[in-house]
Amino acid sequence: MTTPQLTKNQSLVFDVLEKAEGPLSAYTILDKLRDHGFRAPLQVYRALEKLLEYGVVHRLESINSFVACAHPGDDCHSHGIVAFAICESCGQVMEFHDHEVDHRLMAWVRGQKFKPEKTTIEIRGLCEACAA
Amino acid sequence: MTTPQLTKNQSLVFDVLEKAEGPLSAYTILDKLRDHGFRAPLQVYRALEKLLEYGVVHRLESINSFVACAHPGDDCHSHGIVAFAICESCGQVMEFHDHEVDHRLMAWVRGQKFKPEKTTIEIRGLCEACAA
DNA sequence: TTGCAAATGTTATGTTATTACATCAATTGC
DNA sequence: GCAATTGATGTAATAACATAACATTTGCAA
Ligand SMILES: [Zn+2]
Ligand SMILES: [Zn+2]
Ligand SMILES: [Zn+2]
Ligand SMILES: [Zn+2]
Repeated sequence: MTTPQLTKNQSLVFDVLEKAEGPLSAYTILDKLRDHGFRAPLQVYRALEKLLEYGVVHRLESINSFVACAHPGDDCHSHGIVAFAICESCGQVMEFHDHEVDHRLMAWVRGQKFKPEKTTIEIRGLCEACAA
Repeated sequence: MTTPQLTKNQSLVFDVLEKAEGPLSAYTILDKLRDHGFRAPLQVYRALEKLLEYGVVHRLESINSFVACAHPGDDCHSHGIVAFAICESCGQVMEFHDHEVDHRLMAWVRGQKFKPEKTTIEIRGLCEACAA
């Protein structure tokens, strides 16, 4: 997926996510953009929809939040399934990829004749600093 | 985790999930139990909390729904990380386990000194029947 | 029987996401 | 130029998901 020029709202939302320490909820993004004229959730959700489509932002299903892709310049769609380790204490997120995991999961679904569209792998726990 | 005797509300919620074709949202469960005296979301959420703790029900993070464990008598906690294939057309869910996937993910987090608590693997797509 | 812990009931509220409709801006074809 | 189309935006209302706070009941054990 090639990323087209972002629109004004898309840029604003993306910038907020890039500068953030960790994942943000849509409503947190909204609050951060009130000064820039954002008034309604839909302004955020519509921008996020496109950013997700372009692959520059990921949605963390288990915490209803969004995070900028940790591999700028790379194409997350091309390096297979993306996995996340999410610290439940400080919110830090690590994004990684493992071809063997992809392969095993895809082999399993192929055996079931299941046609995968979108895969979520999220590990919640404590990062090194917070576990200490 | 050994499963204690279920309370009245826990039994009602569990029965609804067991008899269901696929995953149900908390509010869908609530509606199905109005005839049995359920009036408020908390009655469902509190029962679900215990059922999840006992490992007899799973939460599907990507669709905000709950499903009875597909391996009755087995202990999902003992056979490692649970994965789900969820049909976005008919709602059918397949639950499976893959030790190699567990192993790779746990090896990765160990390398980061990340302490995992709960892992989610959910593959959305189309089941064989719906993909045809 | 008294005290405690767990479960339940009830109301209100907080959080996340979408529907519906109007308006605006850029592009295209004539 | 100018209508027609398309994509983006603005706004209000509502739907869907989840929890806080507090009162009451139940089962059980000291
Ligand atoms: Zn990425
Ligand atoms: Zn941390
Ligand atoms: Zn299970
Ligand atoms: Zn299906």
